[in-house]
Amino acid sequence: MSCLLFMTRIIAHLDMDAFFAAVEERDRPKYKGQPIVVGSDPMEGKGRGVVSTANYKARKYGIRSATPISRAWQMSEEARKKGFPPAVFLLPNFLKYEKSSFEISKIVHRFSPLVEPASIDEMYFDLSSCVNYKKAGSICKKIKSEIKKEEKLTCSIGIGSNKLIAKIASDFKKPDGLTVVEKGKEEAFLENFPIRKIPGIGPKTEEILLRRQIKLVKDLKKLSKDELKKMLGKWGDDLYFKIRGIDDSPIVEKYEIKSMGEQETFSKDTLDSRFITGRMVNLSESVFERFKKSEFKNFKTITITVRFEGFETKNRSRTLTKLSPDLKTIQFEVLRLLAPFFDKRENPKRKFFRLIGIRIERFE
DNA sequence: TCTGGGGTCCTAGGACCC
DNA sequence: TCTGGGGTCCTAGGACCC
Repeated sequence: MSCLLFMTRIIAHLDMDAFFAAVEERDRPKYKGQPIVVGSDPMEGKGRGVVSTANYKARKYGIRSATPISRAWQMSEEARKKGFPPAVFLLPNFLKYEKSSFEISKIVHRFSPLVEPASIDEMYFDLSSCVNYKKAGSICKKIKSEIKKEEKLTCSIGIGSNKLIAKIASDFKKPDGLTVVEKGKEEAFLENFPIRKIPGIGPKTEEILLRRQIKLVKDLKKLSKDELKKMLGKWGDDLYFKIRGIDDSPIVEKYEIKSMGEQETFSKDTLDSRFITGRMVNLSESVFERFKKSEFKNFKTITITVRFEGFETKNRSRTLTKLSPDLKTIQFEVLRLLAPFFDKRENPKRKFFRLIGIRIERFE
């Protein structure tokens, strides 16, 4: 039996600070020190879409990730009227961020054999071989300084006995932070956080819990496992352990793609069926191109999404019996799924379309 | 305020099969 | 005549994450 079983795990979570905005600020010296908002085109306050990342200067105006871009524009205008510099609005450049993300993961790999990319700006890595937290902390300081030196970017790192603690710890001091939660201190660390800090508790679950006067993690701990399970299903079971600082989920270096899709929000809601089907044909082509470049030979299920004005969203899917993934098949199925939305069957009130999308899954 | 685009995972009902 | 039990697949919807 491996001694790994008896070795305590030391896990770190690295989170880049205002990543997209920081990369842009680094690469465009003329914007240095300015409030920067990376997101969709604000179109003088008429744009659709949201903010991807706002740097810390822009956050002072109230602009955050997921703020509607039109609202962000307003906030920037209000600041300008008060004599502050207006925000610089930039479109995201994902290729550039991916490249930087890859360079950062290479740096982390110099110090840890086991790295899990969690998103473009986050990763988990294993530092168990450090044996103690002090050593793990000094390794992370080194990682931070190498990222600063080589990529000219700052990040925040959390260290704990599992992924959950590491993740929450990385968010504890931002930007440019380093937080170590030693073994045995997990429960005390979590207790006074608002429940929303627990990954997996989103707006809906938060609302359910707030209605029962549950605001902090320590309030949530008063519920029994059965009560949590009754309220939240299977996930309640997991949550029972998480809020006690217990999490044994492993670090996974690479996981397979399960689906690929694309969607498009129109700049104006529309009922023009020629336009809509035309866009849908384009989305199908573009998804098919990605599929062709992938390692997969087949997919089984096609799903289309239609979002109407008022944000009402519908999905329709079909699993293919014959596996023949050519563009014609996709487009035929997509249009077959889409067609009913143009008549009274699926759209009795003649609602305008806001968004359409397509996704393929169940690869082989 | 009026809500992107890329994903993952879970639930629940119904069909179908043995 | 008044209807099992278990398993799997398909479909639709929804919560959540970055």
